[in-house]
Amino acid sequence: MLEARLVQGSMLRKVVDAVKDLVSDANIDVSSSGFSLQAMDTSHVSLIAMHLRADAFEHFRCDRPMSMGMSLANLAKVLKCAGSDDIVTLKANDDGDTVTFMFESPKEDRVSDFELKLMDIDSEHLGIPDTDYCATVTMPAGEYARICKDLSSIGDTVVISATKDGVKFTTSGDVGTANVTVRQNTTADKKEDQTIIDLKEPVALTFALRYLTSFAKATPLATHVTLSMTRELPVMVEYAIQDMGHLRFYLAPKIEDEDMEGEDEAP
Amino acid sequence: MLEARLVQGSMLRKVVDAVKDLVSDANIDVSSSGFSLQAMDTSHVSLIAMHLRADAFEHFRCDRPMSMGMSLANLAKVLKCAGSDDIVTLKANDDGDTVTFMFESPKEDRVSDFELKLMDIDSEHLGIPDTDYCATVTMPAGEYARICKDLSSIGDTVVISATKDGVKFTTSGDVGTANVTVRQNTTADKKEDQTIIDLKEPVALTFALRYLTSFAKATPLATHVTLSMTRELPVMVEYAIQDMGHLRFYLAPKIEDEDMEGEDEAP
DNA sequence: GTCCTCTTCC
DNA sequence: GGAAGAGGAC
Repeated sequence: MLEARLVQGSMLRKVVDAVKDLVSDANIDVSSSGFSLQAMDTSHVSLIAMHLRADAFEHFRCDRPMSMGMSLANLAKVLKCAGSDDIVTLKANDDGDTVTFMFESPKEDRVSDFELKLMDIDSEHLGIPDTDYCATVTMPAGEYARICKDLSSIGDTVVISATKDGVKFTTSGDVGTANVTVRQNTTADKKEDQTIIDLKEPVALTFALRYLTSFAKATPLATHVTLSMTRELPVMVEYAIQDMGHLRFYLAPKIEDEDMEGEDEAP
Repeated sequence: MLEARLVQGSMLRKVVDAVKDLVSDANIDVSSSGFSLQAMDTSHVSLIAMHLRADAFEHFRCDRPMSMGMSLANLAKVLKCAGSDDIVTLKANDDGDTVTFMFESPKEDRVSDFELKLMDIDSEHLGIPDTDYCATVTMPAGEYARICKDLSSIGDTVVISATKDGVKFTTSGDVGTANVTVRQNTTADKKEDQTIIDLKEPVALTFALRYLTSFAKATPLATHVTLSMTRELPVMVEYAIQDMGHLRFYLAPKIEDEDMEGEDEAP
């Protein structure tokens, strides 16, 4: 038996919107600790890991762990039917093959419920090793999204290099080359404008821009994004969901030796 | 050696956006007097002449005249990467085959640079004769753009006739006919709303609306547009760029005798 | 693929 | 509050 009530229901919609272009079907796992989703994207290049803590919910009850396989496109359709201020309640039976979403308008004058069919999905539960990252950059999510979008109009890949002074994004293509440097800034008036760089050692990694721009769909979820990098290991792009959990993306860097347009290594 | 720093960097973007649909590639000429661009549109019907004075720049240095051939589509891509408040600096070496654009955010916490490849373009440097125009109409740029857009949904050509009382725009098509008359108004409270007609003798000329609507992409550059006309000569459509220079378009009138759908004479 | 709406940024 | 870009619908 699962029952979870979330006042800030629009959160769910943003999470699903951020992920549905990368993964078409996924298992959403529920346990007493909350909701989580872990999946490779459809082209098996990047990895998505989402967690919403049980305590983020107004009411949360999950008698025993369950895994609910869903079409994320369908899930997105259902969540789109919720008003932006609606309170969302999820319900599922332990052995059912459906999950029910209930939407209540804040004024309580409208209640809708949607029953979504579940499906069996082979889950490849990849353990994500806890890494000690060499460089962690926290910057305004919107600014980061803008940079990814701008650079993707110039080139296909980006080199992200973190030094103590700042983080530099570099790309090149037919048009020419482009560099964007964002300086560390821990003293901005508004906390939203701050950029913080936590560096053990400088690192420079190359990534496919199309995945980074896709990850950036999560921008509405958070004011800041955190890029955590270590040489030759996947970058972790994290959007912290205010007091609730996180949405993390992992993408392996392109290794310079094998860049014969052979494209896209899995993490 | 070229180095030019422009605080109001968004200006450049507006100029390029206004022109890029008419000319795909163009030479941008730089000399100690500033930047200029002169080109026929792709279909060789209209002529574009832009000038930005050296004194419009915060810092301007151009050791010897140079001509930089660019894809305006690529230039537009690069300029789109500038924030709307960014300070723009251009740099080029005398014999280089690239030009570098540097964008600095006002708070100086983000710096980007874009290197754009230059190309060889045959320039047909047409002298534009200084004409004594019979009629000069200065009117709000937005109002003029609206008229062009509205009329182009009715017909393909417009007759612009200037008399001492006002300027009349006439078109007709399958739908019917349309006339828009704008009266001289030199006493409007706001200077932006004024329309001034300077007339030596009345004149009425016929133009292809598709070019006029295309020219009107320059509207964001200026509060007013000036139409200068003389019988049987090209109209000059001028957007004065505040304290900086101008963007002028020239379009030959359709001559009534030969209007057997023979379309589009060059100026 | 195009149009229209919605959101976001100015 | 308006315009431009992104996303959704037909």
